[in-house]
Amino acid sequence: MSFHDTSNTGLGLGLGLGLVSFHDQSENCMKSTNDPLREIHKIKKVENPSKCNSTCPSLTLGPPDDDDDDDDEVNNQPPSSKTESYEYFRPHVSSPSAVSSFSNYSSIKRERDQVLWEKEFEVEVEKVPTRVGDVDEDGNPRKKLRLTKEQAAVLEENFREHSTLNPKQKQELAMKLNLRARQVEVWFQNRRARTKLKQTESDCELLKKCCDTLTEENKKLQKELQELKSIQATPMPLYMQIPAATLCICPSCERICGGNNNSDGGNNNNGSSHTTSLLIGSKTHHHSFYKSNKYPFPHSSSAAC
DNA sequence: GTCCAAGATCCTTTTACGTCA
DNA sequence: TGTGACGTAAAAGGATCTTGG
Repeated sequence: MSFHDTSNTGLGLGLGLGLVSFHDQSENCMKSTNDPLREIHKIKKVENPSKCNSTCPSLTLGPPDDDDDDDDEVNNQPPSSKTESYEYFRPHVSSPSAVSSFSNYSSIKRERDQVLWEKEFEVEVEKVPTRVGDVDEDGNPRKKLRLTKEQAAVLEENFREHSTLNPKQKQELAMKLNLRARQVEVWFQNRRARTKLKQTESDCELLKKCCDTLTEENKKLQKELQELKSIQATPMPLYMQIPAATLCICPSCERICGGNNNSDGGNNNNGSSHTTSLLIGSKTHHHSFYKSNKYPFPHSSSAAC
């Protein structure tokens, strides 16, 4: 239902009903059993690092990354050595100072994953940040990065195609942008949240407009009702209650009388038709009174002046 | 077939950093 | 130069679903 439809009903029925459809469809989809994400999930299960072979380490677990995401120059450099490749894929390890700076950094689960990863790959993990971009002048780790315009543009482009990613797409995108899969995932999450927020805001605006329109219309109807009530309550001369088109002036008495009305089937006191009762020159005449369902005046069907 | 734990992703909320007026 | 508002990356926490034992 469009806004127009809603605003023109005068009753406002359906307000909000149609608006429901404005909400993010993908979101609704996600909740359904036949959710495409479930398909995605299946794929993910296949690619689950903890379940698959050793060439597939976890990409999504690990502490916040300070190694490869906050320096754009470095960030856009693909891993060049085996060590860097491991570094690129491994769960994250930062300096102790970095650890202390993140309140939730010591997630048990992620630490465990980190340990498992180290064991599995027998990699000597570095305990200090490896790049200048990881720390500020005071040696404090930086917590977040700013994505480059190019990265944001590519992510945006992908988001337009599909608001969710399967693991393969995520991985490819991460590789392409030289980001971690986790970063891509987070970006998509935030992007979905932004989309939903905007949608909610626009829905809210729409509802406001609908509400204003209906309020205005309600006022008009109330006013009209009030007028009709006052008309009905005020007694007025008979001729004022009779539509002008049905009125005529009696040629003999020169008084206004109602027009002819045959709704009574032509029955009157003398049995003659009202159509001839107002003929000029007629000595005796009958005034025809307007009778209708709308104005049921309690007069007899004919009367002498 | 049912139950349960593990794992993955989602969403919402919160936190904290970067940018800009 | 300092500051507050705003945008946004990142994480926490809870919910839901699938899978394997």
